[in-house]
Amino acid sequence: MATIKDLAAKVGVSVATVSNVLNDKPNVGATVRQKVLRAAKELGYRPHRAAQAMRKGRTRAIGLVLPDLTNPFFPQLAQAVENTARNLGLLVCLIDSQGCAQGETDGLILLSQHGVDGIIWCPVGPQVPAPVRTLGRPVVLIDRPKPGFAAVHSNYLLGGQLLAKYALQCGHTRVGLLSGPRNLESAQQRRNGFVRAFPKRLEIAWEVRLGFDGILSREARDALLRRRRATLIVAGNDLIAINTIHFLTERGIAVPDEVSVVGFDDISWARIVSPRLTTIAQPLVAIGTRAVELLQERMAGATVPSRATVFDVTLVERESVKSI
Amino acid sequence: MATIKDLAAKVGVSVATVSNVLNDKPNVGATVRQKVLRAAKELGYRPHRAAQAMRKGRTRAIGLVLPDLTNPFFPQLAQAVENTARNLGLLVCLIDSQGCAQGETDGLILLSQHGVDGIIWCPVGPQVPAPVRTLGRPVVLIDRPKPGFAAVHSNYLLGGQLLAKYALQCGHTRVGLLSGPRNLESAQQRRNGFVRAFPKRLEIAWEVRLGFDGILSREARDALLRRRRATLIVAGNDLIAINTIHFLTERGIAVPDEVSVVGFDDISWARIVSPRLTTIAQPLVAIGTRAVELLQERMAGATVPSRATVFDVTLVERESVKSI
DNA sequence: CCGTTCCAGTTAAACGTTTTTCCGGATTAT
DNA sequence: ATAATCCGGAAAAACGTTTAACTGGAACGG
Repeated sequence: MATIKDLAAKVGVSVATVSNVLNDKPNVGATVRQKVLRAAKELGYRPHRAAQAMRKGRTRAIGLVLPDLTNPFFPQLAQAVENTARNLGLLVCLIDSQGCAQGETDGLILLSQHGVDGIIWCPVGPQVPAPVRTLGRPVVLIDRPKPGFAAVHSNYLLGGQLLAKYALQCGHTRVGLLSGPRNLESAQQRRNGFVRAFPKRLEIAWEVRLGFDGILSREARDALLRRRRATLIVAGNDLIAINTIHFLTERGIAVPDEVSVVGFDDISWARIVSPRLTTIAQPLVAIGTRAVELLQERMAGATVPSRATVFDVTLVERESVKSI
Repeated sequence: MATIKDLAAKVGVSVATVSNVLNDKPNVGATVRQKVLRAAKELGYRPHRAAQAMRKGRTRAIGLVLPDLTNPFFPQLAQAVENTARNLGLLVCLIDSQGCAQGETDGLILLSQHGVDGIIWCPVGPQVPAPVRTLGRPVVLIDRPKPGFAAVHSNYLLGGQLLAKYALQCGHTRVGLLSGPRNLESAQQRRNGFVRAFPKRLEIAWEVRLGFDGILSREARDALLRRRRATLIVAGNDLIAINTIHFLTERGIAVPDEVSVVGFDDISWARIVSPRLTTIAQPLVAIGTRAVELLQERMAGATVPSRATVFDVTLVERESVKSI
């Protein structure tokens, strides 16, 4: 572990000069500059990040706080975030809150202690934990917007509308809703986009709220069995949709012959269940990448008024919906 | 951001004393100790990790280097690792090498620069990148052992044997192999466990090597179509198995009626494909947890001769295998 | 020729901790 | 009573950087 002092000694110059060379400061001559650079190469010098962090107050690390890695939606996001971050020389520190607010808070504290330069955060709920406020570093929300924060996410409203339009195209006019949690903006907008697109023509037979983890509550199962003449089930996300298909199939109700199902997210599983799931695809990689870029802009000081951060979504037509 | 100096000023004592209190050093009186502790609570003092890192040479952060988060096997591992690490006050820095050796090396360099205290690593290939050698910090391999490293993983040999036994029980005597990469010990042992369990009674009709990402090569697809009287396909992991089922179904070959398929890993998808996949389950949470514990022991200085780190696996019987 | 500016570099302070050394007074041992 | 020990705490150095302030000489303008 060569230090800046070693370099200085080797070249026969002061540490300040070495530092200036390494940071491309102008006040150093060409020949000395070359020498220092060469010595650095030879000794395989790498700056000590902790020391830099202490002096500069910046760590070149960012936090990534996700609610649940076992939801296949998030690993894709995480991968995109990590890769673009790494290309920018940023280290990604991961927190998986397991959907638990306490875990989320603990994770945020840990990140704050380590002095990450910024945080990309997908909150588990509507409340804003104290550490976020006291952090003093930029925060960019991902996938789940929240008033007062910069955010990068999909156009959920559009997604809901696309689904509504498609439903009507396929002749479905009476639907059941397995919506996501009421306190999540992302769930709310999907739902509202759908419900309010054609209020006259699309009738909501029933609605049950579920968590995004896809676990079907007793109420949801009852609703699915009763169905009340609904011909299409609109799930809050793919996990819910897939569990729904499972449940229905298990109970001998054929999908899509007896009832159709649509999801939201286009997670990779959507392609491998049978029937394959018709759903709304989000540009996950673009979202992850953009979140990092946005965060970096803010870290660099720009208080840019959150630029375009809403991505369009597309309908992916597969076999879980039947025209009637 | 209250500093130790603020505490000292508030209590009217030297910074050294504050530090001693905070680190449970003995040479400080009870009353002063109380005062300091109370002040710390009031000011919401949290130690500046970068400063500690600089002084102590330890960062309380660990690296987690994975080959591919989109393989559903790894998120579960990552979740387990992150959670146990956080409970120990350790921050997890994530690298997703995307199965690419260069990315892996870059990631390791990044981690090393940040001075992580140790690394949990699932290598993409058999080679050992330079940063690992020069790191000077403990490394624990996870899921993919490698000679000369501490490792935590499943008993792949046992898994292979269980599958072989099960195959015979179900009356399969002629099988096709879609094994994982030859240069991965974990793939090799699964395969050998199977092949060598009952060399007389189990006949290997053909074998094709694939990557663990599950993408079926032309050779694999040809083999699957030809089949050469194999009644059971033994896949190197669940991803391969699931893609195989897909491919076969698509080509009008019924699973398990015309040919049976088994996988390895019991990823969550195994439960949601149809037919549901018969496979070998690994105790993922235990593996992740143990890896962190083992790493921590080594970080604490113990050069313990890698304690028991091989976990037993179990057969999960579902519907992708038919008895004949 | 002298004062100013500029250049190339040095010194030293600072970031927030931990740790080693030191110190004065009280207690104990002789 | 004197010396040795112990105790609670303080002072200061150190970790590896960056940066503000400084310096000595060369170049330059008047």
